[in-house]
Amino acid sequence: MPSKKNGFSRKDEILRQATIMFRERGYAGSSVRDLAMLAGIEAPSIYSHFKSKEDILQNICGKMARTFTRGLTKAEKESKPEQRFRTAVALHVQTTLKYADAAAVMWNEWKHLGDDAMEDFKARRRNYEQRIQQILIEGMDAGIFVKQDPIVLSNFIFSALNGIIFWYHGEVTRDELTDTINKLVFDGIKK
Amino acid sequence: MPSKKNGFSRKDEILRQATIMFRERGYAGSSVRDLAMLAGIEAPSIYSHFKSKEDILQNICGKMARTFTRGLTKAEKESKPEQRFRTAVALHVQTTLKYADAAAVMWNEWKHLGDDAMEDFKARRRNYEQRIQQILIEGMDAGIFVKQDPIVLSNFIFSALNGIIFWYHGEVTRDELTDTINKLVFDGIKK
DNA sequence: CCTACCGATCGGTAGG
DNA sequence: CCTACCGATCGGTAGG
Repeated sequence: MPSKKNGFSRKDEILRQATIMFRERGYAGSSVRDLAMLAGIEAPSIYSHFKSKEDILQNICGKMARTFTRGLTKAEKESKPEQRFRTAVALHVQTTLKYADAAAVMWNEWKHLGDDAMEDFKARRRNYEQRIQQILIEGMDAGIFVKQDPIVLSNFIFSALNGIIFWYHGEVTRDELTDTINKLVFDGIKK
Repeated sequence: MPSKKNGFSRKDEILRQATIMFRERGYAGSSVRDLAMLAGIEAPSIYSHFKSKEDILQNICGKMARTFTRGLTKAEKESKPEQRFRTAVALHVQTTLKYADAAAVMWNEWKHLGDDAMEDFKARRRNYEQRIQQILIEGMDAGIFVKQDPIVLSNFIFSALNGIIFWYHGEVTRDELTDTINKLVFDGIKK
């Protein structure tokens, strides 16, 4: 029975602690030694589970990126553009809230990825953005969305959604938040 | 004539290079040695101008925070809540675009400020947020803004505005961007 | 997963 | 603003 306690392996525990630490201090400000201590092992033992410090970051960013993409794929199954977009927004918010630490690490620390991993990450992000923009364009063509630059539109809205992790600390419930945000995105603040 | 060439002192040059470097690599990922090299001096000479590496970050964050506050103070002079808010949004966007590097450093690296400077920064930010929320509340009372939690409203909108630095690379002109954003914030994406 | 250890680099000081 | 230098800490390897 190889290293599974309560269903969590030592590797999982390292990843969990790394996610918290990278969020609090940043990737460059986090040391392998401190991470090892939090995971309850000696520093060199980290390298039994990961090839390098950067390998840990790749793991966090990769897993998170795939989760966002899965949500979008689900949203695309809706039949109408408006509902596709509403679902995409709602799932993006839900994923962000559920994995707040990992999402924050991904958005703040992806620039510390090595060349290959960074290219991979950028390609994934570009794919996500283009699929969002596709939905917006379909909505514009159907006459239900304002005609604006879809790149500006998608970036503006999704940076607002990603910003949630920086300020949301339970002021309202998650469902209320998702609801308020959908209203704001679709109708703005004007009464 | 103490160290002014073309109106820029060596201290200004260090700050300029530090802003670029902190944005690209993050504060913790930037070394005093590399910064000195870019500024054209030896590493220890940095300490003739700044008490510490953190002192440089304080300088960048402090100056940037004061610039945002000045914009808000100007916006508050408008007579009606709607115009106060529109002006606050426009000036926030303009300041963000004009000082993109410094704004990015402030939002990404403030967590590396020391205890006193961090308290100071948080107090300034809280003040800014509360004054924005005050405008929103006045607009709601005047019946021109939707009744929603002003904390959620202001945070959502301003994180969208701050997000601009992460994606805007001249897709549309600055004036078009400010205009599109004002439309989105006030009327949403629905046609 | 540990002990022992390495070369490199870090922020910063002394003294001029 | 420079030369010379310091103690601390960094990511990572060897070998078991």
